[in-house]
Amino acid sequence: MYTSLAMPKSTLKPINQLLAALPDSEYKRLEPHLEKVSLKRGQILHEAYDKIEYVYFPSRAMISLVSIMEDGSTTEIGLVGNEGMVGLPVVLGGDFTPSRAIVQVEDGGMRLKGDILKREFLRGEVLQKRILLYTQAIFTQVSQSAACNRQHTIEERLARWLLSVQDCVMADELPLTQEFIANMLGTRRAGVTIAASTLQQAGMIRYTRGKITILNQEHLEATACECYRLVQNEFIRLLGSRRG
Amino acid sequence: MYTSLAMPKSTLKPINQLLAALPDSEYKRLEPHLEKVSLKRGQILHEAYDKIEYVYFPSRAMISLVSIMEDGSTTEIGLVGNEGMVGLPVVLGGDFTPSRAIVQVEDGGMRLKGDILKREFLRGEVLQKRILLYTQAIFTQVSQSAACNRQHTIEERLARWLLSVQDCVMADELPLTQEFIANMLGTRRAGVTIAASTLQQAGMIRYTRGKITILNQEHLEATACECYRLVQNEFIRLLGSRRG
DNA sequence: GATTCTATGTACGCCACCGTACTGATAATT
DNA sequence: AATTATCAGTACGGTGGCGTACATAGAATC
Repeated sequence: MYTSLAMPKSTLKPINQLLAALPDSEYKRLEPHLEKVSLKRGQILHEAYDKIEYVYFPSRAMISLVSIMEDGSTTEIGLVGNEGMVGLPVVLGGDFTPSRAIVQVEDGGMRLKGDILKREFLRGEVLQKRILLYTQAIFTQVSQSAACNRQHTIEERLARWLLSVQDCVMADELPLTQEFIANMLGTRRAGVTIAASTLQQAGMIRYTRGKITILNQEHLEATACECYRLVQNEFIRLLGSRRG
Repeated sequence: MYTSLAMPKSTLKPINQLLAALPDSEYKRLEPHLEKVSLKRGQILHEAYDKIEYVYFPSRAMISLVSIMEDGSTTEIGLVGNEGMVGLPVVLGGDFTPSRAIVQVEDGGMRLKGDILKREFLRGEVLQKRILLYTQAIFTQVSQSAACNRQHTIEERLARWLLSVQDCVMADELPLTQEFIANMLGTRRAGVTIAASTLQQAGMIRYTRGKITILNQEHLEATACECYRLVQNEFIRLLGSRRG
């Protein structure tokens, strides 16, 4: 069973942690502009090179940041859950970025016009501080993925990735097809089948047609590469909450 | 011959571009605290997990950000030249990071106490804006490397990497051994030998014992993967100057 | 209930790259 | 000049993962 360090599932308030960390005074300024949105699987929150109009704060959804090569092959470079936000280039100043943000596991969230967020960011208060810490956290995640992609096997990376998704959506049951996973790991679908069936035979996961259930988290952590723990620890250190 | 878009070699003022972009008023506040330093090959500017005391602004040196796995294998995740700085975690708020910053190509630069930089950053003026744009640029670089590491061959990545280093140090002659390069690309030294000798036979580079000379930049660009151009373009867009 | 779609299992040849190890060549040191 | 250290060339078996293709089995649709 999944248990989160920060918020056990039973008592979960599915609100975004960046927003939750704001003092009332700051939150009140944003509140009138926050829109509740439901994030649908496959929905593109921003396309590569398109100006980012809205930033998104997921509650329990999971969004992948994806790099797309000229030949159409895709690789996930980062992963956003309720600990973070989609649309950092708005505050960093680049307005857009060469990667795509796509909803992988659907659920709710909040969105906000980019310029509203930026205005609040420039006040230099808690929101700014939090977003910068989050920037470092996701920077570490992406960095580690770069190294991980060179050094580790599909099986290790699959285990790592499943744990990360689990942390993002705070559930043991993940609606994911092997095809989808292959696109994220940047490998063949057939390669995922092999790795997944190994994990299944070892009793770590169970799956059928687009539904993966994590059965043994500890075992899966032992199978995953060190990258999972490293990134996880940085998220805890920087944001005070669990995420991979 | 190497020619830079922003500053041709002949008229090169080897000053860091982040610093150069500051208005006088801001620069004057930093100036008393800036120390000229010479950066020696192999020098570690910050070790993984050690608090970052100083941030560095290279003039013509090249610094690698390196991820180190438990088994000791290394992979370069980012590359800093005179367009940027070493020590972003200082302004992002994490104080340290799990990666190492190591001087690969030696030359001069400036350094500054982290807290001085942070203080200036928090004023929210040009320095902040510039550093945030730089953050996005290097974020893109790291992201693309993550995808690149999965999708491209050693030969493509070697070509890409050599071009990036060339842009960083603004010279055609690069003091690099194959062993070093292997550590950066996260491959075997023998693998680099194969790729390098292919590039040499095609007349793109020439090398002997730790010295690589770029002979045909266009050809090398054609051999490199798309990642080089993509990252390059983002650096130009975001910072207004060339870098890969 | 029959059909169509979608997700997964599996197979086969292929190749890029690995791990390792040894050799030769060029510099640095004595 | 002799020795030592460093850097590059090469080889060889092994393998993880690729590209492709086809088969099967649940789910959805008619």
